[in-house]
Amino acid sequence: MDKLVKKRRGGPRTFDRDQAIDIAMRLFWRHGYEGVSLNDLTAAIGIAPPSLYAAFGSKAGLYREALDRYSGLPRALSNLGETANLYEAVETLLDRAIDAVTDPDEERGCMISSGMIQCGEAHAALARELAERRSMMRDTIALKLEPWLDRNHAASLSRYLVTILQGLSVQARDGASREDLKQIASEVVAGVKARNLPDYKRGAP
Amino acid sequence: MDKLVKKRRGGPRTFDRDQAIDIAMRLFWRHGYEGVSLNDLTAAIGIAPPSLYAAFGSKAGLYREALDRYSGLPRALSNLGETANLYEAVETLLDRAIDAVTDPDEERGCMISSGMIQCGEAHAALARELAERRSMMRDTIALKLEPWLDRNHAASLSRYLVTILQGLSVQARDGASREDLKQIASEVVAGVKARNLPDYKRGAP
DNA sequence: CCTTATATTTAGTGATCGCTACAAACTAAA
DNA sequence: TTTAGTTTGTAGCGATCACTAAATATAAGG
Repeated sequence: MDKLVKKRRGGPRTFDRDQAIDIAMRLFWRHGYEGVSLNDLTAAIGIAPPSLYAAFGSKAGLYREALDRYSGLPRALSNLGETANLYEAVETLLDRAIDAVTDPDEERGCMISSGMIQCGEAHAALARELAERRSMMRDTIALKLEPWLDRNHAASLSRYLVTILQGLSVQARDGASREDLKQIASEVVAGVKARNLPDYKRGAP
Repeated sequence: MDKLVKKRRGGPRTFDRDQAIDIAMRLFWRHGYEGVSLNDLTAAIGIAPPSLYAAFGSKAGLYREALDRYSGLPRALSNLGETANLYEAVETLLDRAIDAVTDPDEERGCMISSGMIQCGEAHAALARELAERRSMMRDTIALKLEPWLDRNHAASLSRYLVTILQGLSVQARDGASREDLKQIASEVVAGVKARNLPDYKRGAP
């Protein structure tokens, strides 16, 4: 009884930094920045606080690295350039987004779209960084649309589409099924199709 | 010096309960549930913690009353029954929502749409209540659409519209201007109009 | 006047927050 | 083998968290 396991206390790093970021990412993704405590993080990763601080500097530092990791995931905004026309691009964007926010093997919703929407005064700067990342999402989408639309139309449609994406993330977190979200996407695509938007590279079908 | 102001310590209630809810509502609206501490609340209202607990039971209790107060505000979902057709209904809904989430005299965004999207495990039950309120928003919108659409189409379109509303709230919190949001709304309305939805009460124009 | 009831303040409670000083324990270089 | 340099766990920092026991002050009822 009470045979204490002697834990090692020195030498080279014993925990996997990448794996630690992955664990932190999923915690922050699900519970938000304020919803995860340092105790949650160290317990889930399996290290003591000083190890975390040596590796990441602060809770906010780890959060930023988790965001970067999340952004690098193969999700909605990657591989959209292969579509044949505007409607396919929109459809593909939404389909991938829906698959992403309802992936049964991952947390629901989007860490960027639904991250730090509200937070205490003390973390206002961090919240602004999140808003900046959302703004970059919009720019990325606009760029994907420019093969088929002039700059103004692309900007306008991309603002509309990120709004959809942010709403889809909320819906997913609230428990909407993949089919529910596909129905929303079909509403969007039907609207875009019906409008017959000016398409200066290929004529709209 | 140090002539302490003697504060009254008994007798009938001295603070305005309604006004306290108003103050709490704005704090929660801006910073979220986890972003507001009891110290923030008591300091802003101007009372000591026991007074708050006597009046509202708990932080969560005050939050719920703040949500009820918010829901009673004359915002997006009221007075939509006066429109002449489906497109006007959608247009009015979006216009009111945009006015609401960008009101310069109030906090930005929607307290329901953007409330408790992420939170710690400890407040999961409260978060579920918020999700339930968002679900009720969808039902309310569906009801407003049923004069012009059959039940299935109304359900589908309302799900699409709450998604837009939730996205608009994020956009507003991120600093989007009223004109930015009007542009999004025009994308939505253009799509709905162009689709010529089955309208079994009045023919689509 | 005195009693009762209630609302208030002070002054905390134990728990947890993000974070860190420190020394033990390890490797690698001298 | 010694030394230098890291990384680790322990232990605990001061601050803040949501919340409350107890005492005090007021108003209403008799």
